[in-house]
Amino acid sequence: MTNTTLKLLAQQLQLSISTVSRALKDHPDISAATKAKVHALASSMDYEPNAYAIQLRTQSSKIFGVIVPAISNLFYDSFIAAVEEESRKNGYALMILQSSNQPEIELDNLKIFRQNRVSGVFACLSANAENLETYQKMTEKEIPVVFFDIVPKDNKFTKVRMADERCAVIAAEEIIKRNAKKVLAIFGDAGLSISQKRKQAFQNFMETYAPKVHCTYVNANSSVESEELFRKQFSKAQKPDTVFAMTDEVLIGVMKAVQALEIKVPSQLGVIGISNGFIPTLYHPKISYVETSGYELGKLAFVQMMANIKGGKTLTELTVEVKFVPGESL
Amino acid sequence: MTNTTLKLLAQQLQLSISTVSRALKDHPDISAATKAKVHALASSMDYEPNAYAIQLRTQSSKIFGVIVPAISNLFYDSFIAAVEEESRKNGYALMILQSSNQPEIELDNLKIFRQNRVSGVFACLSANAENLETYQKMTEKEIPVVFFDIVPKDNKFTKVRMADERCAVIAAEEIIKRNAKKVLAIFGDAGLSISQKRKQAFQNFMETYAPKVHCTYVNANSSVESEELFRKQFSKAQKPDTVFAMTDEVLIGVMKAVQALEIKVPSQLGVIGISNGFIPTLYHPKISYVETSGYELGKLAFVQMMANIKGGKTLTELTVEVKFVPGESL
DNA sequence: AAAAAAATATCAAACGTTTGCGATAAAATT
DNA sequence: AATTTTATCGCAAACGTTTGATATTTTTTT
Repeated sequence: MTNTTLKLLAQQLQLSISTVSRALKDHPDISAATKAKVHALASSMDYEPNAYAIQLRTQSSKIFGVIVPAISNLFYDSFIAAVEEESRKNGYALMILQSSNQPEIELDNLKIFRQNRVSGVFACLSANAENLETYQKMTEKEIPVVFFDIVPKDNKFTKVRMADERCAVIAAEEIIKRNAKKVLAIFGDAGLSISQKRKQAFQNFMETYAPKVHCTYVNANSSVESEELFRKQFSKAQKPDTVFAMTDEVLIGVMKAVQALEIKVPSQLGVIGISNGFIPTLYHPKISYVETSGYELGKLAFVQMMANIKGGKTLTELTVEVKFVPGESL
Repeated sequence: MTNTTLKLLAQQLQLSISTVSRALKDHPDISAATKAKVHALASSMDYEPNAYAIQLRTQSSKIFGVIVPAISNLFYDSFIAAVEEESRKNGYALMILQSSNQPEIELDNLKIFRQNRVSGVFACLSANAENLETYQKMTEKEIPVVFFDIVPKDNKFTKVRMADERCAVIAAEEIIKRNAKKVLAIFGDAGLSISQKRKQAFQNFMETYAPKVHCTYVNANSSVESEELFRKQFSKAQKPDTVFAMTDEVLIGVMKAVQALEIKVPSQLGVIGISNGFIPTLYHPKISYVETSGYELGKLAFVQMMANIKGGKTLTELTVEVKFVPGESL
């Protein structure tokens, strides 16, 4: 079953292809009568314009590429959901690829995007990738790139991210408010700049505003690691009275230990995390957390993308605001 | 900055476009010397074949469309992850759209897929949509459709889904093994056929093989509802000694109550669920569950898609096997 | 040394659109 | 009635690639 084309419609109607094309897009040159006929036949023959031919001719596709480390992730999937929503409203579709945090796959994915001449790319850098030349080349070829979440330091790119430092600071504020004496702060992968930033900010704030509070800083790459770290710290004579979990991953590990050791929250231990909100509300009592919304980030990223497409260059780094969501764990 | 094309390469090398094209794809007609020259220039000029031109010429895109109710979902995102992995291995990219469970959006998405002449569509029906004619038309136009998870009853389509009845039966078996006396079985949305099937199978099995076990069957649409239902049942004189949660959603609600009421698992209460495995392992002790892997389903769906593409028609309904994953909750 | 075979490269059409420009006919103006 | 305007429509090129058919050169065979 061959697809209906303009040519086919033109033949049936004894019109030229150009007339049919113009009729379908309400061009003023075409008479109302002709338009009506064309539209009628087009819909009865299920005409669907061939996006590829259009792109070839117009040199512009209505597709955005998205690269995430993993789709299957509480943060990224809400980011994607937001971008997808906005895209659809604006007539764009999404091509989503996951890098699995592997730089080579990331490059492969970028190639696919280029070959499909996407109108723009939303990119989250894979962990240790420093393949920025490729992105550089893309922007030179007028393919706007909006980095999100894990972004390059280089400020010749457009970036959106969570207000990472603010997250940490807000958490620190809350911890101080509750009169914590001994804090265990567990951060994510030490290699990630996001971990470094949050740690930096947290530590600074604590040292400045609550110098007498004893803080222990550690990094965990997985929930398993975070559980072990927590158990070790909690087995010491001087147990922490408050734990700060930088990611859901970390929080999950901590809470496994908390449940296993039957630690009472918040009486025995205060808990606070940074999260988009799903994991913290799974527990009883609900864990207090600083909210970082992938959804909001997605919306912001889309705005930046459109600005880039419309108005040429807009190289800025925007952050989305975060807020404290009180649970009963602190 | 204009893109490198075959024409450009041909001009530079004083060769014809066809020669360049053939050289790049290792056609035997072209001499090794020429091939070398062409490859060299192509890579130095960052030549990237234009996917749109190729698709226009060859009438086949290397893109699959995927429709899910929501990307942001523990089950679907692992499904997507699997399909994406396989697709990339086979040189395909994915276009992912979410229907938000709204039939009109689902139709819009299908239109986008058709206009982009995708090679195939992976579709999960939105809840109450019965717009099957559209899918029918697509298959007639040789666009294979593989339905997954929420599939039409009609058996003129290709479908893959979890072995829903088996899930319920396996759970029932385990429950009987542990000598449960009073079981509370909480199922999902009563409107969904998947809930009905699982309930049916569970109930049948229990009544046949353990008629003396007292079972209570209820439905919950959300984790909040499931928590309330559980609390109500557990406040009765005759408390259930075992609870079966048909979905993660349900399990989450139950576990909130369990934590709040400080119920000891498994001594006071046995818990078993159906899940892809993420949620059950969040708790201590780990919840035993019957594993339904979106990931496995994705792999299977992909196999079916390829079979459809290669071998013409393959209209079957396949199910992916499920297995019991013991935790310490039963 | 002529004919046949093999190796290598080119020609040209096609895929389905869009769009500037030119053509024709009807209507309006002088 | 001759001229200009306006309303409709068609022509043809272009986007970048693939591919069957054909042309040219080189090598092999007789």
